[in-house]
Amino acid sequence: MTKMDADETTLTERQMEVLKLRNEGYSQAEIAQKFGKTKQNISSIEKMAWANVKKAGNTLKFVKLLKAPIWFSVEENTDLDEIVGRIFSEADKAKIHMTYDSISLAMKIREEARDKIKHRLILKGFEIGINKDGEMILV
Amino acid sequence: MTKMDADETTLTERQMEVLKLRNEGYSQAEIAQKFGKTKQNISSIEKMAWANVKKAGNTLKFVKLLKAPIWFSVEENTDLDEIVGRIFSEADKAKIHMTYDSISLAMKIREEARDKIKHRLILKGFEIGINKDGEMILV
DNA sequence: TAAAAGTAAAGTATATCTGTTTGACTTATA
DNA sequence: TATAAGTCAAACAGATATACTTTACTTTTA
Repeated sequence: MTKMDADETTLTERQMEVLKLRNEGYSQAEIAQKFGKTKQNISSIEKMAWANVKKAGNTLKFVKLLKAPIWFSVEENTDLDEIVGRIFSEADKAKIHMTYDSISLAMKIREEARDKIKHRLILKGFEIGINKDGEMILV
Repeated sequence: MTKMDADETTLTERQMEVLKLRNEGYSQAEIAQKFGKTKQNISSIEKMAWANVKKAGNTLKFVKLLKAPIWFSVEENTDLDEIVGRIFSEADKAKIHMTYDSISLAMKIREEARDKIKHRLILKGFEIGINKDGEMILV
């Protein structure tokens, strides 16, 4: 139940509060009434909040990208095993030691690209980066 | 090599630039000279940048936490299998269907708590949340 | 299809953040 | 142990973000 303070995040107190109440099922109008504000105001705060969440995700991606010297695209209809093979060979070429075995890698890919994979087949292309530290980044 | 624009992240153009150059091996003083600024300035920008990165991470955690009705602590010296068992039983109790099998869960825990686990043993306690959607959150 | 719920856009006062300097201090490194 | 590299703190102008309103429009749902 670890609390999160607004000043430790990229959200404001208000934004966190609105997200919380929305999550509990309140309508924007209800929250507005509770605070004595207009519903449009709550709508706008909620929108800003999600925009900030998206930016936060991109920030973390940027930091990971920073350290990724290897980068390649995965096309549609590729098989998962093929990707894993490619990762190891690319890492090898660059003398990077992957910190995952092939099973973990396959799992990680499936997990992070859930919406783009069905069974072991890629439905929608994406990009993969490899860190100096042998970490994989999926974008 | 996907570029990331400053306005899509919680970092400013300057902050991203400094992080990039630092990553390429430049000293703060060198970057300062390049921009015609003081080294303290670069130090401060770098510091702000990392603070923002940290906040971005907390923001994502907050969002995950939002949807986690189940929450429990993992004590030192617990075995990994014990944790996995606990997760399934807690999820069961709350009638949540976990979207991972026990092997994937164990791997995910090991991966996300790398610094707190050795072999299959917990060295440093942490907390685990479970989503409505059967996702696991580690804090 | 009518009511409820939510979004868009434009404007604005105020709050917060950013980049910047200077001076003093700490930490690493050859 | 000198020198280079980096950090801390206080101060401040300017830029950006936030919460808010109003009017008008769209989407969802019973």
